[in-house]
Amino acid sequence: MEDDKRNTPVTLLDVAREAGVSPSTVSRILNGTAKVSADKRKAVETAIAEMHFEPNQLAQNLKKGCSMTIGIVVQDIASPFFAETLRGVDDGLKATGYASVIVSGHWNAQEESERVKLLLARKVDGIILLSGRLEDDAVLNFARQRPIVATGRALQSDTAIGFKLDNEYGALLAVRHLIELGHRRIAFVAGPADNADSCERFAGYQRALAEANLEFDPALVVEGDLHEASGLLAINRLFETQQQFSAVFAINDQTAYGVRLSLYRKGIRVPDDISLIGFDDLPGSLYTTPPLTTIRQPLYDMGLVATTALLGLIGGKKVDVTMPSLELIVRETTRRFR
Amino acid sequence: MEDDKRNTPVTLLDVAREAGVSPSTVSRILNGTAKVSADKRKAVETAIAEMHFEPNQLAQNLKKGCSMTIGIVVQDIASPFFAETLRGVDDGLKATGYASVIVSGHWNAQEESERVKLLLARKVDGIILLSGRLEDDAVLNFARQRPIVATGRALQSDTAIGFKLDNEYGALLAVRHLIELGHRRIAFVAGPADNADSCERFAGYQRALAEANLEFDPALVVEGDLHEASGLLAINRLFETQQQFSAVFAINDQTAYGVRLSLYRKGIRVPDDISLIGFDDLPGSLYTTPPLTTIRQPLYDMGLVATTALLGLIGGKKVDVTMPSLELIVRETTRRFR
DNA sequence: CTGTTAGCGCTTTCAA
DNA sequence: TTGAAAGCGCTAACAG
Repeated sequence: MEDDKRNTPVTLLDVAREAGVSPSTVSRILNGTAKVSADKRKAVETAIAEMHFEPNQLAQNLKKGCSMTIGIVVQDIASPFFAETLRGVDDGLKATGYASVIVSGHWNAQEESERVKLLLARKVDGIILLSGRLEDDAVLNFARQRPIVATGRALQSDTAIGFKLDNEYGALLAVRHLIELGHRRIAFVAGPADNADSCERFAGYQRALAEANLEFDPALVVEGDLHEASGLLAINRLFETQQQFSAVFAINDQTAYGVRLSLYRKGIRVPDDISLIGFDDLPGSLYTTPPLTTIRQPLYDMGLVATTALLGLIGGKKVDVTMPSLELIVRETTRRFR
Repeated sequence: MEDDKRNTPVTLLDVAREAGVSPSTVSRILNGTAKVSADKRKAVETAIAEMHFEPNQLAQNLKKGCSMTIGIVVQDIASPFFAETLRGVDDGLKATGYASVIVSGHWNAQEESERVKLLLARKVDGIILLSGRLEDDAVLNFARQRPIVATGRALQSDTAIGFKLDNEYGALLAVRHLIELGHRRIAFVAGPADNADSCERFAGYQRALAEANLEFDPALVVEGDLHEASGLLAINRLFETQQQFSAVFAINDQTAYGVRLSLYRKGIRVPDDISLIGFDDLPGSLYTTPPLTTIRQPLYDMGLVATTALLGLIGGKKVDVTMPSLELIVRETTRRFR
């Protein structure tokens, strides 16, 4: 291992000089843009190796007008929900030469908008918007500067693609499952009232009840914030107000974890006394005690597909996305009533 | 909301022309580099606003020789362990103008090295290396190109800082806790044999036993891979070989989750029959059933402190890092023996 | 096949 | 205070 010299940034020009050729020749070899005679090529290559030359991407980018970087907007950098999707993005970018800069909108349209502008100012070549809060129009507007693919919204233009999963259907699957098991009084721990996903899942919940001719009891739905603590609080509330129920459908897995803990605290067994179902199928749901029955969202695939789609848009290709749909994963937190 | 015009990237020159000043003047206003008369300033500012001008960062970067970007190397983009640290990084970068590009080394020194080179080629202004696999020398070498701060290793030079927590001490705390509760046969689910953290924690485990004059029984330690599944497998193995034990110390929380599930499957109660302690204190450990007793690593702070330190190095300041130390968090998976 | 010549969009001396 | 001019390091016509 030879040590490099100091902070002497060696440039393409240095290499050209060293190899006794013109800069263009070096560039051509670097990019494979044109044929170069064997001897010059060899001279250049040894020069590059000896001088430890690395082309300056900043300069390349400026010249080419693209940055080989895509921007990812998440809402919470530490949430397992986004983490799983990011893994898909990461794999989608593998060996493409693209890197990603990840920023967080923190579930706030205002902040999200600024992040997007930041990414645009950095000249990212495209943007992936995960569960954004922005208005569709705002997204479309941004998309005129750089291609955007977004999850959780239906969108389709030359430079923007959005796809969303059928939340209502997912919730329907979940609640149907509970009903088929004989449950009649099913609590629903919702998300924030202004959350579109939550509203759609609520609709699914209601539809499933209606299908089965079960009465909808508003007292059985309590609003949470999509996090564990709110699941715990929600169940506590239900008990305080003396509601009767034999099953709970949680808006997402994280909420379900909180529900689970609340039940544990009260000495209520899952699934023996109460059945519990979540939504998302986070990796951790395989290892709750007992493992959580849930609705699987193809998180990883969403990341992967979004990335492929974005790369397509960037390349000016037509792309259409197909996404695996939601499915019920029956594990061990649900069982027949009584 | 006015719509922007097409894809007409408006440049600083356009603004200058529009405002009837020289490009330098516009630049000066943008950067506050020098005083500009009020009228010209106003002219430029209105031009900027009207034309929706956004300076091209690529060009700025090339000129200034820095990219206002830092690189973060993690080992697994989707792991809750890194997620929590990334949150600290994110907060540390807030309002600094820096963005971060996150890449994954996938626990592989080779890949990690390439990622770092990639970041360097992209001219990041500094690098944060989380739980890297690289040799210290390699890190130091890279650090001559750009400042680096690394976790999980002790390092100190002009351009590199590393800090590590005292794994042995943490493990000591964990096992002591178990011993104080009266446990005598304590199983240890380790990490890979070549994992430094794991070895150090193993040392702490042994030290705690020695302190208490307890015999070390190699049959009670089984190797895992730091993930949930291996915790489950490890316990199964222990039962297959008919080991007797009343407590288990898991190398990390994720492993502990697997242990917990294995125990659940066998109808063994935690903590009534067997006590369980983890290491890390992941956010999810608050919501396992029951909540997990563990050794708290200041994950978030590590990210925050690393970022502050790196920004210091980049600014050429002297920085010294102080990190909160490990602490025992007693929750509900440990209890007195018998 | 190869070198010369212009820039990419911005910043920054250097003079005025 | 302001403008002209010279690049940052690289690529891409355009000739030859």
